[in-house]
Amino acid sequence: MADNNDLAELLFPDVTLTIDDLEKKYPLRNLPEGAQVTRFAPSPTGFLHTGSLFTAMISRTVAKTTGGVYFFRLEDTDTKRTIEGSGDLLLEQLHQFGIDADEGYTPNGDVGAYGPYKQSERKEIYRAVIKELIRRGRAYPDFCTPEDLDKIRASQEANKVLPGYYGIYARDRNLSVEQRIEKIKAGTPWVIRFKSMGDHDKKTKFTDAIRGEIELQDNDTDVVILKSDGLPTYHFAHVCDDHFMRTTMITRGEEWIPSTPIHLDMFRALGWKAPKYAHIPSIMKLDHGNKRKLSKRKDAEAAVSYFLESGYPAQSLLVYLMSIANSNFEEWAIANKTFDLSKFQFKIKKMSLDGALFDIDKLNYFSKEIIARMPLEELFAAVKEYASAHDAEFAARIGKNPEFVKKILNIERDRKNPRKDYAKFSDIYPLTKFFYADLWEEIIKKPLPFKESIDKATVKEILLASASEMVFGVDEYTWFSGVKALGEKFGFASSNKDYKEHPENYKGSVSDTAEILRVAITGSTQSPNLHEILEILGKEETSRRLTKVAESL
RNA sequence: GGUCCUAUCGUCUAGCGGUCUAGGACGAAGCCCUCUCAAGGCUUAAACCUCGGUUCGAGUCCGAGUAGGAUCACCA
Repeated sequence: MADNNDLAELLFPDVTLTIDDLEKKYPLRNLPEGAQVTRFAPSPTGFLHTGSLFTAMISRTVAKTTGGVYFFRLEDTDTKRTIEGSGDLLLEQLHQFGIDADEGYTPNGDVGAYGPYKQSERKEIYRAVIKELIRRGRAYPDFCTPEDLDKIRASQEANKVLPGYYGIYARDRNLSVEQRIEKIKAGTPWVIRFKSMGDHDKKTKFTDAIRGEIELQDNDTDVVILKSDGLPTYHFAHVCDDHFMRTTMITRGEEWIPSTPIHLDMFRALGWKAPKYAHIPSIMKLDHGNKRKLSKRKDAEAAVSYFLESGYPAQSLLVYLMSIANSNFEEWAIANKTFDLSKFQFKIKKMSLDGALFDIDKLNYFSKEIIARMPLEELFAAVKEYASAHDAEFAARIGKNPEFVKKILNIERDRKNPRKDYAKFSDIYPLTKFFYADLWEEIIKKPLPFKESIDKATVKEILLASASEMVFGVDEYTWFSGVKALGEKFGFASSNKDYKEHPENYKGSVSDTAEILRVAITGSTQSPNLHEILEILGKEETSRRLTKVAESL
């Protein structure tokens, strides 16, 4: 009489590794009480998704705040969807956000003692565990073809019962060992399925680190654990890998909640202690009045690269995501006048339970705040890096005269409440083009927005007078006194108050005097502090601009 | 359809049976400041999904309904 041992040997004759060997090879981690081992385990199927970045950030933060370990594992078991090089790209994008792993897969080889960290290199481990499962009668070969499975499903649908491979619908579950051996010897293709002992009418409970107690129907389907290509399915790989990598907390998207009973079922069958689970809510987007998960295909902001290419500092996105993750973060950040995420005490229990709608306004708010408070040199370096990657024209200007650009970036920056003009690096160049002489020439080719109510002759006189009399190298107060005095000469009130009280006595107020200068210098009625702009431009260029505009009137 | 998750201002949320005529932040509106803008300061509008129950008392506990979301593969 053949038994399961014979079946296991027939299926995996070359496997000599045992679960015991693996337990010894991957010892329990020596970590302090409460330290969590977390991981980020993406499939190399494309770019880094914003939701993935969110999950990775939380995983890493949990490990860091508890004194644990955060590692990176590549789940490349779906050979059809795998995109070459995408694993390395994912790692690179994570790195740009400072989410670097303590151990795991890297393009230059694994780092850490619990590898391999790439699932396609872990076949021997999966096969060893499965061989043992077969011996114990908790896994079996299934010979159904896709067509067979379709038929089963169709009949289930016709009879209005739950679809799936379970109970009486699990066709090959109760084959005798002899029948199995016979089919294998005949060369019938097979997959390995887990033999569930679950009862659909019973419940399994588990405590989610975010949601608390969750009660679900017991798993009773015999899921595929080893595919016909010899690679494991997610369900099995998760159980195996996270056990031997000694993960203590599984941080993953909430879409995994319904399949958690499958995982728990397997942990039980293997006699392994199940890890904690923390199911992270998805980031949503409003689409025609309906909430839906941020979609990589439909939403630009679903790809993390979008933010980087738009010129958001990596920290801005991270800070925004953290504000969604822990609502007390914002309060903390304001109180501590810092957006240093590493100093924030993240609490996974404080995570909200439903998916947040992605809010670009809030991102912009944080980003303006962050850019405004960046030290000048840091800002300059970041802008330079951004421009060289995404804006060749701006990059050339930076290269040509870095000091000039620094001065522009520094306008109204050195103070308690710095200017907040820029939410992203790409906002900078368009708003500062007027500084460059050649671009200014382009700007003034279009009609300048001088106030209609002030006659051109007066405007011209003011510009000409300013061109020769404007003082440089003095403080703002002195400079502005000069502007007032000059305006007064041509009939403009030196204070808005005077003008408001007796508008009939004046052609306009200081505001108008200043606006005339501003329009000539910048081509716009709006700009940052004029005094600072003029100091950057210098006496010569200022006079040139004022004269040129005056002569064109 | 089955199962599960979720439900407070437009958005993110605080709230863990009386302190809630519901607080904050973003966004919006207004005012102030001011040479414009960006800021900054002040102010305003803006929410407990519905119905039952428990209780002296419910945004807070329970149930149902409703709505939104997730999931039911040899994908993860």
